[in-house]
Amino acid sequence: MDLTARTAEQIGEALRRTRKTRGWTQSDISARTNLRVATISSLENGDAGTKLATVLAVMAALGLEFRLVERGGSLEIEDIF
Amino acid sequence: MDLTARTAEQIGEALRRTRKTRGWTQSDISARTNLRVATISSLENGDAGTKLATVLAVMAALGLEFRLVERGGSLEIEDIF
DNA sequence: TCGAGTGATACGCTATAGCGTAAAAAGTGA
DNA sequence: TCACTTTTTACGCTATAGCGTATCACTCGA
Repeated sequence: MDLTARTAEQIGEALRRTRKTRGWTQSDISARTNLRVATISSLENGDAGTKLATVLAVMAALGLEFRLVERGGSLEIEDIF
Repeated sequence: MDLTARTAEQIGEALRRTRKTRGWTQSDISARTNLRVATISSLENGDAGTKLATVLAVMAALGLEFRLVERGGSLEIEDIF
């Protein structure tokens, strides 16, 4: 399960997959974030117009955080030690 | 240089640090993204209202991508092999 | 000393996010 | 098939992002 994302579509897909993994519904996320189900839906469907605050709220609800890495950066040996 | 972020402030800081590392100005990013310097400034200063599209454009200009990871997930041994 | 580069901030404008509310559409299990 | 859950979409509304343009503070080298 690779959760690398460069686009809103990829972020949305990653969030949806993580949510499913947790066995949660959009309604569950809605309850934890005070965002509407419609907003969660929009985000998961890759709306790039979504506010950063919204993305971060859903991330927090899912227990996720961002890591900013070099593009195409498949685990370099220098990154380990 | 840890680029982990849970908040808009942390994302802004990570983007600014990366930009400085590249030796670029906000104007350089502006030219590469067609976003105004004011918008870049706002993002780097942690405005959570920033649109996802804006964040992604700056990320792309910096050659960065997101990785969505478990919170507090400090490099686990299973992640390496 | 001072002009150039950098970054922060402001004003008026248009486009749109997210809201409440609602309903339709799609998925799921008996 | 049918009822229930989940997700998507719509409408009217308010708040605000990002735009063009411009100004202002700060830093720094000539």
